[in-house]
Amino acid sequence: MDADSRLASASRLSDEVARQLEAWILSEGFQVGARLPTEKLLCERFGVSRAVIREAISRLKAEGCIRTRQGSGAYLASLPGEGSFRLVRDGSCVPKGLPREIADVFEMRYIMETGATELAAMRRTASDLERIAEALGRMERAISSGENAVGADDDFHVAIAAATQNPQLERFQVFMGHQLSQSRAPTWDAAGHVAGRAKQAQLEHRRIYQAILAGDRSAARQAAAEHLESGMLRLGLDARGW
Amino acid sequence: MDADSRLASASRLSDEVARQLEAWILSEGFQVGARLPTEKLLCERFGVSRAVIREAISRLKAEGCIRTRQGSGAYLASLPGEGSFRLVRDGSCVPKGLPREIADVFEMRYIMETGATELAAMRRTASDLERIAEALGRMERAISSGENAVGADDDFHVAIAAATQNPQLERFQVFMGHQLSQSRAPTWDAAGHVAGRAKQAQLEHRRIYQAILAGDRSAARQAAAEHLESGMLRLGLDARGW
DNA sequence: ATGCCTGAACTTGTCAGACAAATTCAGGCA
DNA sequence: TGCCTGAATTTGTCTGACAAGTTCAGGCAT
Repeated sequence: MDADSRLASASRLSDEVARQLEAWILSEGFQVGARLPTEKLLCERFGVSRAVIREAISRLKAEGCIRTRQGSGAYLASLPGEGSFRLVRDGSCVPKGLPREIADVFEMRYIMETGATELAAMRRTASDLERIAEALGRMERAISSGENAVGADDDFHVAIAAATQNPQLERFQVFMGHQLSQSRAPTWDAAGHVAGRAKQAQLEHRRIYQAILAGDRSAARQAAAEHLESGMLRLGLDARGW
Repeated sequence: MDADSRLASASRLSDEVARQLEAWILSEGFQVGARLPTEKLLCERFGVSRAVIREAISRLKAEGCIRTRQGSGAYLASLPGEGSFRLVRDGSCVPKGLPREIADVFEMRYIMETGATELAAMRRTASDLERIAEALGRMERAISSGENAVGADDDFHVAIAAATQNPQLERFQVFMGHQLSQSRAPTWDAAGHVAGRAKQAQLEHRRIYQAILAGDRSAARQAAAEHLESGMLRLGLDARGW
C-alpha cells in the first residue's frame, strides 16, 4: 500500500503534459477531425522537449483521442473522456481514494447490478443457472475451508451478468470486477471468515441465486440491492440514503 | 471517411510494438504488480530504439496497464484490456452494428439512466435544476425552430447524471452520450421534427424534469424508463419485455 | 487558363547519445 | 546486525540527426 501510494502520486512531466494537453484540447473547442498544432509548436507552447510531447501524444493516441499521420499531423479523433470509460484517471485501481470516491463507484455498481440481476431472473437459461451455481458452490466450499474466494465471488457476479443475455452487461461486470477486486478482500480473507463476513455475504449470494432460479425479477432486484448495501456496510461506506 | 480509413490503417512501429508488448505481457503470464524487464532489455527484445519502447510504454500507461517508477522500473498495474471499458473494441462509435448490438447498449443505458434519474431526484440542488432546465430550454427552442438539438439532448442527460452528485455517473454518461450520439439524430433531424419524434421526446424530457424538480424518486425512475422505452421504439429496437 | 508533375519545405517517425533524477544494491563501519 | 555511503542501475528529459510521408508552390504543357 505504501509503495502503491508512492506510485500513485508520482507525477512526471510527460504525465502532466498529457493532462494539460487534454485540458487544452477541451478548452480550445477543437472539432473532431481538426488538425492539432505541430509537435514543434506544442513543444514551444508547453515548454518541453519533443520527446515529452511525443509521449504525451502517445498516451492520447492510446485513449483514442488523437490519431497521427506521418508527414501530415495529429488529428483530434474524439474528445477526451468520450472514447472509453475508466473509473480513475491515472490507471490505478480504485479502492485507494477517499471513502466518498469508493462509495461513488459502489453506487454505480448498485445501479448496474440491481438492474442486471433483475434481467438475469427474467432471462436465465439452464446453463446460466449451472454457471451461477458453480461459483456459488466454490464460495460455499471456501466458507468450510476458510480459503479465499474473491475469484469465485467475482465469477458469481459475472455469471449473473451473463444470464442477462446482454454481452455489454457481462463485459461491464468483468471490467468492474477487475477494478474492484480489492474490495472483496475483507470479506474473504482470514479476518473476514472469522468475523463472519464471508458467511453473511454467502447468505446474500444464496438469496440472489434463489430469486434468479425462481425467475422472480423483483425478488432478484431486492436481493441484489440488499447485498450491495451490506457490502457497503462491510466496507464502512456511506450509502447516502438509497 | 476515406481519409479516416487511411488514418485507421496506418500502422507504425510504435503502434505495433505497443500491441506486441501487450500480447507478450499476456503470454508471459506476469502477475499484476510484477516488475517488467528494463527498457534496455525491451529494446533488445523487440529490436527497436528506446524512444519507440518509451512511446509504447506511454500507450500502455494511458491504458492503465503499466506504471513506471524512475530509477526502479516498469510494473504491471492491470492486465491489458482490463483498465478501461469500451463498447466496441476498435474505438469506433456504436450504432454501426446489428440492431441486437444497439439494443444491448440501450439496455445498459436503461439500467444506468433509470437509476441515475432516481438519484438525481433525491439529490438535485438548485444549480443542478438550472442546468437541467437550460438544456431543456434549448430543446424547447429547437422544437419551435425545427433545428437540431442533439447536443442539448445530450447535455440534458449529462446534467441529470451530474445531479446525482456522483462524478462517476456523470463521467459514464459523458462516455455513453458520445458513443450513442448518432442514436439521437432521428429524433432531432428534419424528419424527426416533421414526424413529431422531437416533440414526443421533449414531452418525456419535461416529465423527467418535473419529477426531478418535485424530488419524487419513483416518478423520476418511471419517467426515465418510459423515455428510454420510447427511445427504443423510435429506433425500431426490441426491448425484450422490460 | 487549367491541370499535371516535380522538387523543396514541412511534419511525423525512429535512432542515438548525453545528462538528470530516482532507486537499488553492495560494502564498510559501528 | 543495522545503518550509512557510494556506485551501479534504471527511468525521465533533452538534443540532434536522419528516414519516411505529406503538402505546397512553381514551372511546363495543353
